[in-house]
Amino acid sequence: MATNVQLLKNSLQNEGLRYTSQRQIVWDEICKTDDHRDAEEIYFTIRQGGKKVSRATVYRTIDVLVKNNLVRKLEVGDGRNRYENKLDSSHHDHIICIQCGKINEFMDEDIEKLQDEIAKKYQFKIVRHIHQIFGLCKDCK
Amino acid sequence: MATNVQLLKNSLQNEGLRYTSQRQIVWDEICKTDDHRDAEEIYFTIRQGGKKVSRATVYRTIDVLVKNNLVRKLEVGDGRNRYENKLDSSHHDHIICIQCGKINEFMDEDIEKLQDEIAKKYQFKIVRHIHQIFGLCKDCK
DNA sequence: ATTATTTTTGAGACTCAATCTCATTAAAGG
DNA sequence: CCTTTAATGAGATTGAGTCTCAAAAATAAT
Repeated sequence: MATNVQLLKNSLQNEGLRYTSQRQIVWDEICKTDDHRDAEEIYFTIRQGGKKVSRATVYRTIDVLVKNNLVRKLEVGDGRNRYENKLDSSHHDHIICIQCGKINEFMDEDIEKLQDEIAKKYQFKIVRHIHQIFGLCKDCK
Repeated sequence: MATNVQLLKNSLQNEGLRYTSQRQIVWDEICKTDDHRDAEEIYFTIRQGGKKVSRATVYRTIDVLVKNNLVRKLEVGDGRNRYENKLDSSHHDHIICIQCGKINEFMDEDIEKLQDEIAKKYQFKIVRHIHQIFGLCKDCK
């Protein structure tokens, strides 16, 4: 947990922002699970835990964390963005069940390489990518 | 254009919906260009063309077209969904410039195959997928 | 430390794409 | 033509996310 404090402090310093208890509470909450939660879930879980952080601060803090690579933003296409901490997770993409909402993670070196080739072909410099497979998981099909 | 009428009629029949002039106007507008436009753009272009279709009908019609595979829905992550007709376009994915917004299309058989393998591994039945590469195009980097 | 300066916070107003409501209008089938 | 059923449109509503600004907290200066 000590490292979590440091990671946050570094990011804030990076941005010229101050270290505050509210920001730590948000970051701690995101670190608590490996789920893919939306901002509202994170906000309510914090409140239910008895801690008081405003909705605005939750959103603002998440933005900083995403920008500084501590949190991954996931756009599932239902209007609510999901977030997951990137603490010990290397890059991965997502395979999502359209029935039950379960999200699995995958990573394929070959796909990554092919992507690089495509970018080269179009003379793009890749900044990030989204690769999501939607379908029915084994329990739903 | 005659085929466009027929395609729409088929889709509507599929859904047990009636063929109306408003629905034809929306579908025609989407067929007019190969751009990736949002619903509001499509709506306003129709209005500027002097034709009267309500916003609600534009949204409702687009939903039907997407469901029936005449239109592809693109979620670029800025809160506005984009749409493009699938008239003569086979499946493709998108490489998007985060600076100027330009969208190129790409398609890679090998990536598609690797995707199938991943789905198999996780015992998913693929329904659709999103693969978007974000970066800087040659003019913006 | 104490005060002065600057940033952050929070409550709630606001935005904006998208959806919903429901009275009116139009289509389909006798 | 008339009845039934579906579609339309104007505007209200939703909901995720952002903005505002006075109050609170953190940092810097004295």
